[in-house]
Amino acid sequence: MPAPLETCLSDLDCASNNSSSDLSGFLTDEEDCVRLQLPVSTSGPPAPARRGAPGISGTSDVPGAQDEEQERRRRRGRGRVRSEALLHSLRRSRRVKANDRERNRMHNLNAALDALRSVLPSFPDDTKLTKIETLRFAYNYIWALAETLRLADQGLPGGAARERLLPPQCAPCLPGPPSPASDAESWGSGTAASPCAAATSPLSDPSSPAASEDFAYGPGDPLFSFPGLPKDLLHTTPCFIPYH
DNA sequence: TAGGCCATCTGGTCCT
DNA sequence: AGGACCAGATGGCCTA
Repeated sequence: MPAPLETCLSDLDCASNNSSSDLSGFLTDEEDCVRLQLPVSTSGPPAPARRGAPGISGTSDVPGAQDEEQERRRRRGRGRVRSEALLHSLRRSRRVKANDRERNRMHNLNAALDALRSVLPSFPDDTKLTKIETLRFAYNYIWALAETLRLADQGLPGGAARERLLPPQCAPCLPGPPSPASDAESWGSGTAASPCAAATSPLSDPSSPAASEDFAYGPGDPLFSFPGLPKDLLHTTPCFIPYH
């Protein structure tokens, strides 16, 4: 649940009360304060003593030259206070706008993740993948699909393909016996390290962090099951996304 | 109740 | 200057 907006705004105001920015000359009109819904009297640096606002005071001053100067100073001082309040208000409005943009940005990101979920194979229990699960699953799924296409192009059966998919240096990296059942049991823990996985990936990059990180989601993992893909292929599918 | 996941806010940085 | 992006902080909700 988001923090109450009012709380955030008041905090922001408090945080920005120490601003030394001077907008004198930028805005001193009361209309601007009204337009921005600013209080006419604000907190902040002590305002010059107000001896009655002009036009409000009932006293009939007949300003001499000295009085006019004092009046000018009063107006300047009051304008400065208002300008600082205005600065706070501008900052606040920018912050609110930025928050709104950030919220929309995250909503778009979530919508993209939902779209990605929708094209991934769903599970019987219809559980919604978390964000990180969606990314990992998609990564592996794409790899498996790419491998399927590649094998189809080569006309290789899955069993033969497996031999080709596993470079010799990767054999020791395979956790567990080569039998599919054992693979599934030993890979499903989510903690198995499979540095060789990246080496078998057509999508992998030598600079990829996957080359030196731990990996999760082995063939025993539900996220590792791709309907319609050759069974043998699944057991050679690497897990690229670093797990931590 | 602890831990995981998530939404939101926020300030900093980079880009246009 | 303003927007996009990012990471940290915070608090709510849910589950084991």
